[in-house]
Amino acid sequence: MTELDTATQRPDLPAAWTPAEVEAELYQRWVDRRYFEADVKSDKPPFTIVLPPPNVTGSLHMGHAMNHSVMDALSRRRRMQGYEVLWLPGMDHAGIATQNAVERDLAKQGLSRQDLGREKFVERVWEWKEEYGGKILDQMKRLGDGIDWSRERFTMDEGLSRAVQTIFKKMYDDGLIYQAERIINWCPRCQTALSDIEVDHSEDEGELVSIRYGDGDASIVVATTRAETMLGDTAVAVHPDDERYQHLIGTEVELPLTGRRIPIVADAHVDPKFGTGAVKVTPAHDPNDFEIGQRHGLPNLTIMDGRATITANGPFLGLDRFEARPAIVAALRAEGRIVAEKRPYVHSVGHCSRCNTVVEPRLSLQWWVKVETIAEAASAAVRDGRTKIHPAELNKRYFDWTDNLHDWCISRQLWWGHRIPVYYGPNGEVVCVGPDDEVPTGEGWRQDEDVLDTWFSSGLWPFSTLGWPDSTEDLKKFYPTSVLSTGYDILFFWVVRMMMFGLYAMDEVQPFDHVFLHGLIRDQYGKKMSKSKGNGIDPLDWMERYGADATRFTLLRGTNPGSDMAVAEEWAAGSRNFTTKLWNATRFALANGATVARALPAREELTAADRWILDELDALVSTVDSNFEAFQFSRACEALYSFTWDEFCDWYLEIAKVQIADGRAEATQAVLGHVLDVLLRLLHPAIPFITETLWTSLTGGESLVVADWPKASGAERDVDALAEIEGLKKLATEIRRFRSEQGLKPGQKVAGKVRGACCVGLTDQVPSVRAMTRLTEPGEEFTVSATLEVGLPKGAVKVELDLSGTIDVAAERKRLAKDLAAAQKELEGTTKKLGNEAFLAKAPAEVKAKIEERKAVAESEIARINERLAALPEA
RNA sequence: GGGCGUGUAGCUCAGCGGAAGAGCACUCGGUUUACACCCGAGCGGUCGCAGGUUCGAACCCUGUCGCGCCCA
Repeated sequence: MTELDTATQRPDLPAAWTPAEVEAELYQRWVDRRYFEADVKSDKPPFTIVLPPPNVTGSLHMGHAMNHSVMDALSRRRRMQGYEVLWLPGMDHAGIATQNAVERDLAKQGLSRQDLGREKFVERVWEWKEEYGGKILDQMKRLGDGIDWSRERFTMDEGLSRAVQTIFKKMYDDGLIYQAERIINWCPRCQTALSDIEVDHSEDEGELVSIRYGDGDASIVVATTRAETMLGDTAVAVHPDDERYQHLIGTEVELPLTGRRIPIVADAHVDPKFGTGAVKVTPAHDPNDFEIGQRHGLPNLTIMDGRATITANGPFLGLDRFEARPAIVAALRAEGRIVAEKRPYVHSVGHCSRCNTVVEPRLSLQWWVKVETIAEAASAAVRDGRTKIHPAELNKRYFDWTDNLHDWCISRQLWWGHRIPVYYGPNGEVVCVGPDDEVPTGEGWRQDEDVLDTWFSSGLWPFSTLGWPDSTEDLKKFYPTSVLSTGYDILFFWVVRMMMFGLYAMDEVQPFDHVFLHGLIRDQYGKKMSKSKGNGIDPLDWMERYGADATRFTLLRGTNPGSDMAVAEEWAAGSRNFTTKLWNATRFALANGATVARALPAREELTAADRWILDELDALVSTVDSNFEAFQFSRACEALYSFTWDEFCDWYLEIAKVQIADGRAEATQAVLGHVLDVLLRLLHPAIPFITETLWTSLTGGESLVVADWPKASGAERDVDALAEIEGLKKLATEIRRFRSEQGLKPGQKVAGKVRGACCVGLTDQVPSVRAMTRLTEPGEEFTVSATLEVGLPKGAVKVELDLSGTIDVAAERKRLAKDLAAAQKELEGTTKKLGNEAFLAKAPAEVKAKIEERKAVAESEIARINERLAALPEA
């Protein structure tokens, strides 16, 4: 240890890596040094990621942890490559979710939002946000996110509110935002309209009731799962070609319980094969019926209010929809009008995605975004490659959406959100107000009561956060953003909206160049993680016990475009083991003088092992780099893992021990230092904390965060060195196998001779092989009691051992028999192939040569093994 | 009903035309001068099934069964 190069090395690494104790400190140091703050004045090329803003009510779950690991790895690599990296953080005000959370709080005090009134309630939400909101931001720091905290935004902050108002006004003026009375999804609990994507469908048990309208020849039977809506029927519809009902089309029937007479209309959209082929038409309470009503000029009769209480005059007035349903069925039954009842009847029912209440289709006046043109633009940007989706297989789903998008209902009957900037005057005036316009005041003027869908403001995120509508330096430098990373489950919720708004607001410049869509996290049996199943794993728990690095590595290791990943405790433990391995290996190398202070010796001065590990490293750089470029994080991590553990630790470090002891210390220490230097750089985007600690210790450098990303040399690999090390591996493994099967303890030293290494070019590797297999120099009294032969491409190496006694003949026979069987199988396969004339005629020459070589090797192996078997004494 | 994807070792997955792989689990042996969060050795698969294309198929095609997701 006297050779330590104290100039660069700081041998102060503790014996064990204790992530939970040191990661926070490392993170703070990065933040203090302002590494993550983007410089808008920089000449470097920009690399921008906007963080998908988590809900202000949210906390970090595995899905976030995965997505953040991806974004952090991407941006750390780009930073090392010399880009000016901006990763911009922020949060979403999450309209319904946040309002519900605060309302729940109020309810505990026996209060409702109406008790407070609008202004006070909104104040209360802001207070709530200050106190409880944004927990997730601290959790992101824990994970190591290299994010620019100086640019944090909130969808309701002043600048973003200005962006919302600006685009609303622009779209209103362009005729892309309008008001219309239509059937919308209504949540009777949240008391608001919902867009299609805020409705979750599930297969629920309900009832299917068939009701006879009218009597005798003029009667017609309709079936419904929502009998209570019959109070609002204004027609019965049949298919125009339906033979059964030709005589009824154009006539009227009496609607039971009401005495109203309603027409029977013919409409091509009725499916004659479903049920009786006749449907009741309730235009005010069903989207399809609404359209039928429009086509036939039927009246829209509303029979329920916003709380889903019956408002139709009569015996059911004031009943809740679920009370009214059985009551109405009972009343119909009493009149003998129920023809059939199926119960339970399983059918698809929509639920509010926020509170799970059954959604009620409701006719109401709402604000809409006309999507046709902007959806076309969103589609075009992907079709012409301005934005690339990874994996490309999801393009089709994207197009399915952009090509079939319905107009988007953007008004919500909530208090928490961006209020619609439209004012109504006393004489029927309607004025849309931009951010710099004067708000009309005076007698009789009032603002629209509704707020905008949360996705309206988050759809502006890629440019509103950079200062739009102002033409800011940030916007010029960092738009369009480079990558949007998110789960494929919100491709449509959010990505499509950002595309539409971004292209519209930014003169057809796409909001992002690449969209990376990762999969969902599942449990170890491939089941979706969910609260109800109780199979969720808290990433904070992993970070506490295994470290942020191990958590990140686990998630990145399973992340490929579009594919889900299963995780379990064992995976995280395995990643922790990996970090421990890296820690111990680096400490060991440092203790043996690994250094970057000396230049790498010229290639011809290096051993085959040195050249081999440097070639492997070079290949690793290429592999990691290209996989990062293609968002193939799993492959990049696998390559890093197997290089670190299987090649560097298991083989090169063992060889290095021998080289250092044999007087090649200087060169070996330089190689060790170089390999670790490059390896730690490559690992840094995935596991920033431990690599930072090890690398600064190894190199004395300032920080890996701002270190250079390695480049592959592109040099051809040294095939001779590779062959030598492969020979070394085979030789060592075969000797170990022999020892193991002979029952020798792993640590037991055995005198032995290695013969014939020179003939196969392995002379230089013999000392390492001897050390790895615990062979000692033969002494005076060396007697060969066991011999094994290791078949190598260029010939066999013979190893003679003095086991101080007889060998286990049975075990040896078994070992040889196994090898023989394998060789025979190989001979059989290759012989058959080479006997096939079609193969000989059509297969390429290099394939044939390969098979011929394999056959030759198999033949010599068989001969060799048979000889050995014959030479063994009888059992 | 339409679309997409997927079935490979006990589990989770990689490989996607020329010798069946990894991690975990399992078995055996280990106080090896980095590491038991470790080391060494080993066990384990007719690559869902049936046809076809090909000199050659886990890989391409067709059909079939199972599972998952998205949209109706």
